Amino acid sequence: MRSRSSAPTMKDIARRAHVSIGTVSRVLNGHADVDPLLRERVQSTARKMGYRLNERTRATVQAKSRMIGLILCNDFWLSAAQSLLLLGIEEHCSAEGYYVLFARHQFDSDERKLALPAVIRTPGLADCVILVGRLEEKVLKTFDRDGLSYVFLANHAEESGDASRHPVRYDDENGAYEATCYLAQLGHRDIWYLGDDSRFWQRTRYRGYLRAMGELKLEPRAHTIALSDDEFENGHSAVSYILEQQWPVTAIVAASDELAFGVREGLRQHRKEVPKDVSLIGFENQTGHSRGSNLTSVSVDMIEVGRQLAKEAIARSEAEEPFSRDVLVPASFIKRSTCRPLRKEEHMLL
Amino acid sequence: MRSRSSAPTMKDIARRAHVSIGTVSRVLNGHADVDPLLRERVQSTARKMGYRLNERTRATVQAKSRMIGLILCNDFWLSAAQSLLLLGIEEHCSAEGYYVLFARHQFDSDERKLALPAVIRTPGLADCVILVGRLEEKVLKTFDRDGLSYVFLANHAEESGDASRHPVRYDDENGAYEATCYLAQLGHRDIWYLGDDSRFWQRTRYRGYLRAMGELKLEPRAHTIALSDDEFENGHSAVSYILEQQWPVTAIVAASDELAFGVREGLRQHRKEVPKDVSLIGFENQTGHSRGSNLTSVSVDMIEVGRQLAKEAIARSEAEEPFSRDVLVPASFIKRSTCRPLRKEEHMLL
DNA sequence: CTGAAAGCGCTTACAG
DNA sequence: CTGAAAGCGCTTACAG
Repeated sequence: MRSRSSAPTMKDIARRAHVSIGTVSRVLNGHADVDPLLRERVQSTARKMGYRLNERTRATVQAKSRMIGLILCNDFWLSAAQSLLLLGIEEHCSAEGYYVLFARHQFDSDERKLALPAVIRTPGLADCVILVGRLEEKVLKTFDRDGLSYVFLANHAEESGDASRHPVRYDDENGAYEATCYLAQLGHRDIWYLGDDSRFWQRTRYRGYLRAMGELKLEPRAHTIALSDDEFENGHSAVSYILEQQWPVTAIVAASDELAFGVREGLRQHRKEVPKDVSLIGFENQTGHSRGSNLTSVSVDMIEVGRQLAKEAIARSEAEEPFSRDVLVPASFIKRSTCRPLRKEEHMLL
Repeated sequence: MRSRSSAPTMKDIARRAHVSIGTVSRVLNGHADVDPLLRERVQSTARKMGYRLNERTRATVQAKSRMIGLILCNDFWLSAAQSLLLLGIEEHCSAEGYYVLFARHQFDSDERKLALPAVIRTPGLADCVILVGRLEEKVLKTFDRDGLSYVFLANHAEESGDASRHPVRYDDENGAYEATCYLAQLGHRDIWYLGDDSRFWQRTRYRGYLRAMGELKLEPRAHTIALSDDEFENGHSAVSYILEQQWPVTAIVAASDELAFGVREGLRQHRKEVPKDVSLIGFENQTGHSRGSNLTSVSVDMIEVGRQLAKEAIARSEAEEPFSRDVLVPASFIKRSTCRPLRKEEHMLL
């Protein structure tokens, strides 16, 4: 392996091009006030020698690293949706000449010894950090207190907190609202919501459902406590329980696709079909693969959310002033084939 | 936001502790030859001022960054398995005091202008890079030619190439072999393999299947060309085609779980059940969630593969010598409930 | 327009 | 054991 230190430096270029190192820096950084002849000479010798600017030393002198950290907080797994966030973040960062540093961090539950991630704590690493995962209020407070530069995904936060934080958010609250209204328009009355409120990011979905049911004057019926970490299992067991209790249900809004798949399987085992017996809507944060399901879903473009997070992070790391802009990425409701209209008589059937 | 530049430096510590900056550096780096009194004084003032060593400038003077790059090559999506790799890499790196830089890179198909990723090209960024995704031989050659420090996942490479490369590999070839033998032991003869050989990492699975069938003197029957990028769909259509052609089949080895789920759905639509009519084995690189499937699978601990990749990358970035060690992570075969023994008479039935 | 020089925050021989 | 100094590879006022 060629040792890294053998890479040519500006000094080498300067010597070969018979100019000062300051001049080399100026032409390589595209400054205007350089003699065209010198510019040409420097550029060609830099090209010949395969020169590449050393990002690290530039960062030292400019006191910024052009690195954005993505911190997965208090969460071991990287979900499919979070992978998409990462891809969106990487896309925007690399387009802007930034680099992305990935780290997980488990915050101590004892507030007094709550250590912050090295990626942002250590000078010389990330200029700004993007927080996703399970964001507890006390963690955000610590970032505020220490004056650290960060952006966070509000959907992943326990509470949105101080308005001056200006988070990025996706609007699945409204997506859940629309989905619920759609079911009501189809004639459904017994519309259930299934989710897991210990996953912070699902709470807004529940809120959207509740808002819709309130406006529609329908009685909300929800199951928001998860029995396990496996959403498929949770969907399966929740719907089984509902059916065994013989509670009325003609439609279900599931807080995730995985949950919806579990629901479908549970229904199947109780000899019920989608959408013949029960209409079903999920939340699709997956790769967009339908998995043969044709599930009607609320869809959020998580890659776009990632791009927006990166954009904010870069803006904050470049800005002198504190930042003051909220970002809202809309959700879209995609009708596929797992819902059907209910005729009047059917209300009694179940 | 507190400006990054307000963080205390060694100079600040030195002034406050009335010592030279060299001494500060020595105690903070744990060098032995320091007077205990001075050591104590420096440590306590560093603690009081909340000092943190600047990683960037240390990197400059030591000419290594303690950053490992993970490059997803020629692949837009981060699969579930690749997410696990990332988690394993992050785990090992952060335990060793390293940082992980994530980037995607699309290599130009024209070999002459094949640009390498900034993360490794640019001095001052990653010390070594981990290559995953779809690794074409010419890309690896370019890394070799330029003497760049890298590790790659052999399962993701078009060909393993030069033996001196010493890749990390997981042994799904053997996993596929075992799975196939297991089916044969159960009495199956008409064992199919379904996969997608354009995904480099599935080719070894096919090879394992072929080796087993050869040793067993059974006729291999495989479908290794994918019709789409959606593995569920591919599984679905492949099995439908086989059934429509009325080819004999009592068992299927599917190159991924996603594919296997598609197969199961396809069988279901043809009124066939697993394992009653067809035994089914998948490859599980997922989070370990069974998705209610109870699928018999070959399982690879992708987090462990990630750890090993990171370990090699760190070793290479610290070593002076070229490196000389292959790493093989074993696969394990997990029997669940989607296979059953075949009685003699049944061979004719299909 | 250009060069000489100071500086970014460290580490590390080199004297003492 | 400790300090003064050189150096890592850049950028950026400051003179000229």
